[in-house]
Amino acid sequence: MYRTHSNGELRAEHINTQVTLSGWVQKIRDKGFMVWVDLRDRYGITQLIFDEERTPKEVMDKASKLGREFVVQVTGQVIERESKNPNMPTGDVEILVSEVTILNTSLTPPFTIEDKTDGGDDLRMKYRYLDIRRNPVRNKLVFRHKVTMAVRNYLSEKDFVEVETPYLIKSTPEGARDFVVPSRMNEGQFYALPQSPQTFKQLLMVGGMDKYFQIVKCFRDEDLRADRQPEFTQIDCEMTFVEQEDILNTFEGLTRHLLKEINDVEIGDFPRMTYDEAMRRYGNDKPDIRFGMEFGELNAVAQHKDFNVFNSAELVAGIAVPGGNSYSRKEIDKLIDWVKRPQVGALGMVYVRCNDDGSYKSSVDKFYDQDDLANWAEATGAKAGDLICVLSGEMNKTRTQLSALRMEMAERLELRKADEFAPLWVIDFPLLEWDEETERYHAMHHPFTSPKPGQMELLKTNPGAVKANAYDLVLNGNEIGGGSIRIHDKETQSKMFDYLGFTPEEAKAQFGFLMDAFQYGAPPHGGIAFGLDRLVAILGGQETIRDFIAFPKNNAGRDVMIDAPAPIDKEQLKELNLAITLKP
RNA sequence: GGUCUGGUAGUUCAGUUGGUUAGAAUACCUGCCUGUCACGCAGGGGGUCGCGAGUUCGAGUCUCGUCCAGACCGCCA
Repeated sequence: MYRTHSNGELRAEHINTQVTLSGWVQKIRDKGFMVWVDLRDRYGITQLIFDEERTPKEVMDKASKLGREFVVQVTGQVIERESKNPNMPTGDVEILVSEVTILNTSLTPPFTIEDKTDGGDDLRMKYRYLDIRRNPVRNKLVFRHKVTMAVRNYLSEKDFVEVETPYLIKSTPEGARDFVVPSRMNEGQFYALPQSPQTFKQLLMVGGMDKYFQIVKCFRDEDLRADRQPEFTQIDCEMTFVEQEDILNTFEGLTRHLLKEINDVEIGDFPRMTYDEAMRRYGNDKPDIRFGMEFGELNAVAQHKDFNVFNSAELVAGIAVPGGNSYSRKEIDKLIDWVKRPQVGALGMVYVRCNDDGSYKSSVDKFYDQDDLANWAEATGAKAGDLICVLSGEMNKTRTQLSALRMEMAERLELRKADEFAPLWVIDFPLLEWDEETERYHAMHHPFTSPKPGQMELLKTNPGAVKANAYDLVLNGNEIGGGSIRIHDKETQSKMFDYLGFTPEEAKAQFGFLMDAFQYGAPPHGGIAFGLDRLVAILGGQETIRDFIAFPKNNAGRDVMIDAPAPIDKEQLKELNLAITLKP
């Protein structure tokens, strides 16, 4: 038997009992006459003691040969510490070791296995198995487990059934790039890994499963971000005989349950906001509503005053940065540089200082008097001591830029508090989105999303104005879930493919199976999918998902530990009947 | 595809205007230490300054290229 107890459970009441413990050597404190060794496992740390006077010499000798991260098994007596350590749960006791077995040795680890490690990200990823020994990383994985268990229990309780769907499916040109897998038995043909189990879950609804969920890996061959991995996990859900309201209520329930169970936060009805409103007030379809700085539209009060930059702009909008009047001229200039960076792309920024005496000082005093600026302050909700930052230009671009500035200022002012949770439903998304590149509309959500009732006609006259039965759940400025009520009849689906530029032949080739299924009594249905990695990270108070994934990929989509992707063997290529020709 | 930041000891970093033998902390090794727990003290080993060119009497430092890492934009139905 390797152990009678874990390294986290021994207390004063165990004193005088004989125990066997196994674990890793965390730290050795060798005073010569006495050697203390911290023994670590997942559950905690227990201090071992080797003492000249009380420990057999051969055991003492073995103790002096131990090194960091050696795996050892010890047997000994639990004794009361002469000097207790109130900072650790096992701090009242220690083990007077009578027997020690080195189960395995270890090289000196390349970084310290401590809560605050000296290792950089790159190194930690390369030696991820060592990183996982550290409390912060292991705790995040345990945290993730807790969340997934809570999800499974809640949904199962509500009659949802977890059904697995295939990973080897068919590539479609719509949406993200597919990861593809060559088929040996079907020469020259490829499977694609699913970007989501979308069509399968719809077919499960046609199959009468009624309520489905799956915690499932999805794959997208797109560039990575701090909150984006090429393989990621979704909580994928679908329900039959539901309207948008039913979905919203069900999954608001799930989210509320998680916030209570995991974070002990009680939240009432989630606020709802239309897409149009979110764009107008925050310039963003996933606004962080934990703080203010809402947009003030200034067209009415800032145009037709000889300031040509504003007069020619589609939108003039500003935000009031709390306490921003304390910024020096130099700091404001740096802020202007910040919005002019290519990542933001503004051409400039107009600012108004709101002085404590109620007067205003702006960068455009030549064109605007105090009354004008007072109107700006009213429109942006600025108070004395604030700084109004104003951007202008084409509507969508200006909104995006001002939103980036709003988020940046919130970060700088530390208004984005990790332990504060503000969920928000964003509803009434547009069905279609204009794509500059291909010069046609494509589905904003996906081509199976149903338009709002009675809007099919509008598709012909003003496609961009058609609203969809689509919704996103936003938490603290992050999209954690999104879904829609689906199309469930063949005719509407065919029309939709037609509007999206599919020929009937293409539609049949790619989604014929779905339209066939719709001819056999497909029920009304809809669903939602949550990004589990992101959800877990946000509940855990972070926006970087990497530490909540046991073995994540780096910025370039590489697994630096196993060194993947990698070329494959000639034999493998031959079996697949493939030849690789790389572009020069 | 693009923008920005970084790459110096096992590790995390400092390194002034281009100038002698490239430093600190930590980790590691040795010795000492009668209650340590971020133990302490003394000593020691450890460097292709990412890589390649160039400028220069002289490059960790300047220039160009390249590789790697991270953040962001594009992209993510």
